[in-house]
Amino acid sequence: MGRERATLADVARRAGLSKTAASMVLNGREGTRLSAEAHQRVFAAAEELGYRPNVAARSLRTRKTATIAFVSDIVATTRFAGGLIRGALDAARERDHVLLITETQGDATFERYAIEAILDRQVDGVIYAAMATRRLAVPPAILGGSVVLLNATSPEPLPCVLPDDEGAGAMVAETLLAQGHRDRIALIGRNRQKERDPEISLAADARLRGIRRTLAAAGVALLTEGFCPEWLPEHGYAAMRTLLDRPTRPSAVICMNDRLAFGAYQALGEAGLTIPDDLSVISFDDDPIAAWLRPGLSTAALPHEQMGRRAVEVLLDGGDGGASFVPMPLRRRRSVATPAD
Amino acid sequence: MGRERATLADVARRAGLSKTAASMVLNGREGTRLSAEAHQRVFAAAEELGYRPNVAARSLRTRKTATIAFVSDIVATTRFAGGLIRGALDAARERDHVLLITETQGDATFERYAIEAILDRQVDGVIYAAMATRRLAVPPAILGGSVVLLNATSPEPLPCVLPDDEGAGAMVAETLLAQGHRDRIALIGRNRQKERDPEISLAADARLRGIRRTLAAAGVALLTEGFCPEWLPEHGYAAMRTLLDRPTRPSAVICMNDRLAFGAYQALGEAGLTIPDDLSVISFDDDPIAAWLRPGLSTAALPHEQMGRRAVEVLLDGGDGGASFVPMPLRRRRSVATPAD
DNA sequence: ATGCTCTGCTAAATCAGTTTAGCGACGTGG
DNA sequence: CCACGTCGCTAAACTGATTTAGCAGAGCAT
Repeated sequence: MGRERATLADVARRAGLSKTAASMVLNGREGTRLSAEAHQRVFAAAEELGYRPNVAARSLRTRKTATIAFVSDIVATTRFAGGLIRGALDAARERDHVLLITETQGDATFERYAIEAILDRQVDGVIYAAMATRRLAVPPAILGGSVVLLNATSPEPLPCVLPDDEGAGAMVAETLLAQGHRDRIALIGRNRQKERDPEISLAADARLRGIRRTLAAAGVALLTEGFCPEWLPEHGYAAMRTLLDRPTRPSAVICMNDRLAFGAYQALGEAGLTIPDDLSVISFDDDPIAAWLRPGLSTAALPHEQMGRRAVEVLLDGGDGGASFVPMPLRRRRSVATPAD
Repeated sequence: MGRERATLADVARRAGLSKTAASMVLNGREGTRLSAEAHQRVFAAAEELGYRPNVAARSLRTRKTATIAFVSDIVATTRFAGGLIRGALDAARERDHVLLITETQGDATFERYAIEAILDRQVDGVIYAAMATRRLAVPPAILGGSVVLLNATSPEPLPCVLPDDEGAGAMVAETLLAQGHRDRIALIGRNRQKERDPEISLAADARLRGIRRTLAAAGVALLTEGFCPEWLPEHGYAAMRTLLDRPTRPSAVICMNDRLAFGAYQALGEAGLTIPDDLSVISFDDDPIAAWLRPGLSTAALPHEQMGRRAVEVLLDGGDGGASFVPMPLRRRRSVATPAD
């Protein structure tokens, strides 16, 4: 690849200076007493030869590789991962860094492999990402360097980047209140396991807290809460059907994520009910399907790209060491309206 | 990170041998005349010190980095990318390699940046991937090394990995024929641009060819073909509505991808028609929604993971230099049945 | 005893940078 | 005239591996 790359020695020779001089000029070292003319000559030579430093040689000496490891449990394969990676990629590029991606798949052997690969390559930092917002254990081996948790927290006091799920819950509830919904707001997607075990999910509890806090402040209580074993369409479908069997039909339904909402749409469609005229639906995530549904689903978007970006910023520019919450913007579409009656 | 890593010199010292000896033993060099005892001592020392070679130092000398660059136009951010990356990641791990990910976003400046980052790091090979199966131009700068195109072809004679869209088209058509559909098979998703310009899509034309060839062989012609400006749900919805306005209602509809099929489902739902009793639907891609739809959508799956894997295999193990077509397996769900009348 | 080959191993060069230590020329103040 | 500091620059060490060239000693034939 690139058969005859010019080396620093080539540049120095052409500039009629030593490697030392060339190195210092190209690295923009302060306090060196090289003449303006020497600077000129080095820059010119580098330019003419199309010189680019060899990263391996440099990092051998400096122990810096301009490389960030992006380690995820399984995130790189999910469609949720795209934005995370893209944001990280963008921010990394802006800081002249590059991303090394590995995946542990939640497997100890793979994790060990990933860690070794990372250590062997002396990356400048590690972004440890989780697919679902949750708490996880960071392998001690990488604690020697700088680590930022993405979409995750850990028992260790590491900087982390999280979506502001609680704020999103509040905003979702407020949106319904603002439209005039009050005593007939239902919820789909309660799940004890997710709410209780932070190793499984942090989002469930946070979203719920935001919703409850906001409704309570307005003196409103949830009409009913549907439990779901998972947050998948089929469970949203089932929960919605149960909901419709009750004597009081809700005026609005909050779904804990878009996949549940998709299932709810299916159930409503079968029941011959129209969204948002008969019933408003609002949700979380901004999965691609949210925009594809008819009518479009209003939902609090997981700011994946922002989060990926933030993680790199915290890693490279230094964060305050605490948690960094990224706001979840509400995507207003047509699934929420003022109740008819 | 890993503050005091043992170096080769440490291992050599502990084994009471020279660095040369240690290096040769650890690299399993043939033809060296080092005693069995020397081998033992080196292995033991390396083990005891937890020795791992420094990749930067090694690649400075050998010009090998055990790193593959995964360059994509925009693929890393799409949910289609997940599988591609995952497959590549797995195959790379099996061969003790690691993946460096960059994205060009179709932007010339970003592309230049990506190429430079890659060249600077002396990666062992490049996987150049596209989000949509298409033809693209590979930047000449990387043609010096080994390159494999993933989900793409190029004017240069480079090895490439592609999904077998034509085979998938044939299988889809065969599936309908096998269920007894004949003269009332409709198609949604014709698109002149996609079919004609290989820089936009290779899939459209290939799928169509497969469908036509198979139907023709059975002496069947398509009932009607719906054109769509894009392959998005709204267009599938519109096309399906048009289809239902025609005098003869089709017994089955082939959609060029799952998003169109999703739109078609929506139109059918509104029209009060039941899948598959009133009408069968079959499609391509195996987007996650295909499994979430009610009934589940039968579709020819894009074998992303296999493709990513194959790309690494071709790159590292050497391919035959030609195109490598990965079969698209049919996911049989409930959207296809024998026509009622 | 000499020359030769084979065995088992090592010194030193090399990769391409960064960094430390310091050199010679010049100016200046005492 | 000498000591000292500053300027402008460089030689050489160093990073941690691989690789080339070759050395000392043993065994064997002549």
